Amino acid sequence: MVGTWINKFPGLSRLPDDVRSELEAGSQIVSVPAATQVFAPGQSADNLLLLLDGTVRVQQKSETGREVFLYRVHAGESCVLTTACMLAFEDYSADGVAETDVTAVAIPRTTFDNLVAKSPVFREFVFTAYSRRIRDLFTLVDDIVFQRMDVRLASRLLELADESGVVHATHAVLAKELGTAREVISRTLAEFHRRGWVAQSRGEVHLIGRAGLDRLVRSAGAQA
Amino acid sequence: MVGTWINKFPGLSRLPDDVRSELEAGSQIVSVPAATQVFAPGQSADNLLLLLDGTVRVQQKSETGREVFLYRVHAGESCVLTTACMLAFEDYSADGVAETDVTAVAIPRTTFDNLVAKSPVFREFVFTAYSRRIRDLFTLVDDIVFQRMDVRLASRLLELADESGVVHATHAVLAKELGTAREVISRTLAEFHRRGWVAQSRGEVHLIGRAGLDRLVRSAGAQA
DNA sequence: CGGACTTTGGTGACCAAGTCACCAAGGCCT
DNA sequence: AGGCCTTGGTGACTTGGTCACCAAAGTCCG
Repeated sequence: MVGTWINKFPGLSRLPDDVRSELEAGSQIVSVPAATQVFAPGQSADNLLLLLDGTVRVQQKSETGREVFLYRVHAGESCVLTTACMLAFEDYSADGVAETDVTAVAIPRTTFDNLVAKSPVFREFVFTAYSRRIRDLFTLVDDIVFQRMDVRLASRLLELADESGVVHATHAVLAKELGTAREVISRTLAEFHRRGWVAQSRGEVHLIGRAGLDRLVRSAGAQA
Repeated sequence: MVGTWINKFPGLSRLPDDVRSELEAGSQIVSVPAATQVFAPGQSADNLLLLLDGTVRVQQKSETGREVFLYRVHAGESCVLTTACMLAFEDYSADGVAETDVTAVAIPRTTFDNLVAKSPVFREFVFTAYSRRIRDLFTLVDDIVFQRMDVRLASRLLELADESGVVHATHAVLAKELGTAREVISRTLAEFHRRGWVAQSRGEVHLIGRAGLDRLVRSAGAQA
């Protein structure tokens, strides 16, 4: 059924009917396979993506050639920061890569601009998304500056684990996620292993003592 | 003359006359003394500030009680990230402090929302400002993760120096700027002194060998 | 003026994390 | 089986952050 995707976004449910139809008519559903570059620096973004399925990793390619992971966009969220550059007619400085097969709604610049002008509800949706992302960025900075690596790793492992408590990622990938070196991940995981919190096999980490990881994360968060 | 402030903002010069007058009528010029808290977490911002004079430091108070410097808003720029929270009716998670006496144009939420709806030029102005800030944040993350402290300090000293090459800041202040510890600043400055790049006196750093600092910064930036 | 207090800066010891230079084991391909 | 690439492990070293101090300079007041 056309347009049911709107219901995946609570912020959009209050859109009046005419705006809904305009949004549906002026956008289209796209699918991209895993590992596709969704947007890249030097290539001006011209669609706002609302993710229906899959995840997109957004990272900054630094001048020094290395990459920093910035944030991850999940189903039900939008790559909204690109819209700033979109409407400002500037290139985005970060790049986005589909981590899984992704389906998304692509809203082209004109439709987006139109809706922002016309609909207060849409504006609120957009600015709420902004607000979340910006907050995430602030938290990221905070984490990087003040949080110990073991805490950050523990917390990331808990986030990335699938239903059966397995994280499918090599040490190198985890290192990129956290903006650190592979060796640091190896050593920290070795320590976690020593404490009986994880078991390792090639390319995956099994969380066998979530309680320990949880405790580590909470003890650090509670220094408030 | 009323409204000449608009000319301080190139992005607004193309505003049609009716929007200009609405902007002038719906906003007001405010002055706040140095060290005033301009906005704070837990207190919803309800004005967009466009700085006419002075600077505002924006920082994140972390859960751990410490502060990270995020960015500085200069005359001719706007505290635009607060608007996201403003329009999303969420609290801002960072706080802003006037570093000097500040005069600014305060645009209340309703006027702002109105103009965003009505004027494409205003929208472009706002989103361009967003885009710059977001880029700055990305660069900040990148710097923190990959750049050496000596390079970051050198670059910050060059930025903060007044016309006669003096930086008025204590080691503790510089440490907060860069999210590091005072001791690290002391040691690094001692090293700079040893190399004949700076001279120190209580509360100030004199740049006496800018060339050296410049070289350090450029050599690191050029690792591309 | 002199003494107490505060702010600023300096230091050494120690720990956490990033870097460098390797090596070894596992998996993959032909 | 042999070669190659990916993944993970390790030790030595450097950088940066933390802790516990102390000393010098400035400030406030009696």
